[in-house]
Amino acid sequence: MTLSIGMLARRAGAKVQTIRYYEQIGLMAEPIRTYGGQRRYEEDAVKRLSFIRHARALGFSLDQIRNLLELADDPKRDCTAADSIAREHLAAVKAKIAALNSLKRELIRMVDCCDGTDTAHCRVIETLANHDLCASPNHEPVQ
Amino acid sequence: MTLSIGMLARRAGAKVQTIRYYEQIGLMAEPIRTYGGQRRYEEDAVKRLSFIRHARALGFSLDQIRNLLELADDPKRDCTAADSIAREHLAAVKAKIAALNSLKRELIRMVDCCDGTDTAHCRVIETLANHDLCASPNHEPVQ
DNA sequence: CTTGAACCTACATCTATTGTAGAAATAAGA
DNA sequence: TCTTATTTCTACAATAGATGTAGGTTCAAG
Repeated sequence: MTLSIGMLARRAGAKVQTIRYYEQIGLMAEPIRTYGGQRRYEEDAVKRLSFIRHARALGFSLDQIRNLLELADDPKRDCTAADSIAREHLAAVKAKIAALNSLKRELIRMVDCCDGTDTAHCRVIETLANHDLCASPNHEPVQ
Repeated sequence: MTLSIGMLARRAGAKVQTIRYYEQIGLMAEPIRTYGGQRRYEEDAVKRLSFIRHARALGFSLDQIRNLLELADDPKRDCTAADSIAREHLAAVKAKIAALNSLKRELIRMVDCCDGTDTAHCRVIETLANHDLCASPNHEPVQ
């Protein structure tokens, strides 16, 4: 039994358009079509799409996922390569957590000092207007 | 003394194109022009742009910044409004940290089990292929 | 055979920039 | 004043990772 794109979407937790998008960028193979031109998928497409969605949920980029899929497709899997992609991503995640934590501290500082009575001096706005806090130029915005 | 767009960029830590973009979307006012058509900025543009860049560095969206700027421009500042924007953002940051922390745990689990000798069973790939880990459909990818 | 849901393509939209091409303006030095 | 290097100008395209839309077709059930 084959699956329509909508059924595949439900099975793997993705939007229909997202599947077509993945096909377009070459992450999912072009499936067979009905005489009317509709896509029909085999069971293994569910696995592949689930893999992609899960990796996305873990924050891997589509490029990283493309690499992981190549490794997964390879019969003589190179575990160390997949491992290093995951490690690299782990390091990025750790760095992002650290950045967000210092961000959190600064936000708490902004928010804590404002008791709502002193409307003339708004801590939030003053903090953002304060040049010292972003003294170094060309800092990257933390997403 | 007025500033060229390049000097403003250097003073506030932004790219020239970014300034033109901010003007285009109405975050920065249109400055006066020379007879030749080049932009010339007053000193206060440095402050405003620094405010924006700093807020961006703290992860505020341009829409949030637009709101903060309106509040900052208002002579009778409503501190509580700015405060609630910052609090809202703080909550989002906290949520993102929590999501990244569980992500980190899962990545560590993936990576720790692979000692590099057992190449037949790649933990990383198997974890991603495992359906159970993302059982609920329509989960949002954590950015 | 009809009807409504799902599907098709192609294009636009979103965020927040960054990069490009090709032309014009400006500032500094000779 | 002339030249030249740097900067600036506009307009458009690209990035990631999808999502939304319009207008039309196909499919499956009754």
